[in-house]
Amino acid sequence: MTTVDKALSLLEYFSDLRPEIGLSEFARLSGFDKSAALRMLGALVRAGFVEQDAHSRKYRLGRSFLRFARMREEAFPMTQVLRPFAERIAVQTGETCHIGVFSAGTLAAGIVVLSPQSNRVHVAQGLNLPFHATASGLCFLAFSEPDEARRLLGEGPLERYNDATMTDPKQVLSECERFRAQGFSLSAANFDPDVKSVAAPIFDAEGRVFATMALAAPMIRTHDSATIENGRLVCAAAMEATRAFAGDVPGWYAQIVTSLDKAA
Amino acid sequence: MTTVDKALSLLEYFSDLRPEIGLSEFARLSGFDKSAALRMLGALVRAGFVEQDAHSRKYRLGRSFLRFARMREEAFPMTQVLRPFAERIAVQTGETCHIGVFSAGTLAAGIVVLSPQSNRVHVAQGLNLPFHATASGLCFLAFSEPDEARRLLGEGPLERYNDATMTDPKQVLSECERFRAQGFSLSAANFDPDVKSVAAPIFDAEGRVFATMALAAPMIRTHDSATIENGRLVCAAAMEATRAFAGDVPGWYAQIVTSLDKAA
DNA sequence: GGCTATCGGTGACAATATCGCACCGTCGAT
DNA sequence: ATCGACGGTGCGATATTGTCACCGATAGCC
Repeated sequence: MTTVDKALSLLEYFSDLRPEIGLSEFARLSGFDKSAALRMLGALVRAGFVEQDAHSRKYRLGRSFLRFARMREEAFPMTQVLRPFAERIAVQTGETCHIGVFSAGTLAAGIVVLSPQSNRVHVAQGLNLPFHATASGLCFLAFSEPDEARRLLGEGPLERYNDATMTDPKQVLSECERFRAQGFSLSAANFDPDVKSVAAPIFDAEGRVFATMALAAPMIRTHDSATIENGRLVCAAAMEATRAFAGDVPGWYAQIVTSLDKAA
Repeated sequence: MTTVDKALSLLEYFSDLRPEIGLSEFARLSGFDKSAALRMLGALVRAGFVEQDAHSRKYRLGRSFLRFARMREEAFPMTQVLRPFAERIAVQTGETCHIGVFSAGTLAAGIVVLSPQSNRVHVAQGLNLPFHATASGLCFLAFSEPDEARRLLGEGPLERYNDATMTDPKQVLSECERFRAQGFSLSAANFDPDVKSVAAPIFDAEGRVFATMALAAPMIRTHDSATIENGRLVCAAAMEATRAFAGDVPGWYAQIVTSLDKAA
């Protein structure tokens, strides 16, 4: 772990729930010494990645992110390219569709298109999507390299959100095998009770999953047949999205999707 | 200069014109050794701040910026708060209004509202605004601490964009004194010929300039009286924007603006 | 007031990660 | 086939970092 890794890891302690962090708090959270944390924060401040409130002396995310995020989207319009596919699916099915984007070890809702219906599933932009308890997360694991999946899950036990949450990594991985064979993942009440979701992988230019397209519906109006149909739709849309993004759909995956289409 | 500073400085070599950079190119641009650059890039990759194209092996900005930019705006909705003020001025005057945001030593167009007219000044989102040759830049210098301004300008000679560009830092700083007393900056053809601009400062909670609101119009339809009027409008709007952003307008600046209003 | 705990931040030295160089295999142009 | 430039590796000298003691300020408490 280089110094740069450590410094950048400090940023991961920011979240919607904890938008400002003091020096000692950083030291406690990260386990680094205050003096080391201060030096790293100094560098982050100079680069505009964090800024310090002159009054409270706490640190918050800086303005540079806006600049770089814009440049990234300009050079690599990921969000712009993927969004229309999510929109289409949301309209077609009448349910909430979101795209989970993986970065630095976490999966978060990067694109969200809410259902037009009044009784709908709400997903907040930027919401963290736990690997073991959401259709998106399970899908990501299912289509990652097996050892990468194990690494992301860790030792366990995994955090429990309700009765249906799987907390044993082994169980999660075996479920994932099923999802991988099936082409999409399923999740019923693993994270949010009363919500049933399906998710399909979006691949990058090297044929690796980097995002997932998920459809989340109130359980009450999602019978098994609808779930299967939703799975098929999400697979097809995710595959199109991959191609629009100049991603590489692995041959074996394309086959699964076409066989799903035939069955329908 | 810590290692973290060096690593983060690598990111500054990305731009709209140079969205992908190879390892050797980084080494050349930054003056660091290839091996050092590689190590730093490794850390940046692990944190998701850059990603490497598996085919060309070049590096580009990573997905983490999207995540953090969203979090920053969520916790600190700067863009959302400031935009309406730019929109109002653009509609009122019929000219293009942009807000330059300072971060990590550079001023860039963070918010752009184009004029509704067909003959209008175009400002690209993210455009770099040189300190010595744009109304925004001059305004930023004028309202910064004098030694900060000197530091930002450097030794000179400054880059020349056309005949009207000031290339001597001393000349620039003396102009800035005038602007500081006047409440807003002026620029005619310093960057783009045929464009005349005015800009006013937006202050943060500590009373320091961190952004500028600028109005840019085709020179042909901007007579001196209109310029003065534009200056007055931009000052008023920038002051309102500062307050909406929970910024602190220095007393002496508020006085200047009110005396401008009386004169009108 | 005076006591205590915690805060943000500083300074210095031993420990360690970084710098810079030489070097490797690969690729594409000539 | 040769050359140069590329991305990347390994290693000793050296500069940066981790660690700890300490500072003044602030807030809560009695």
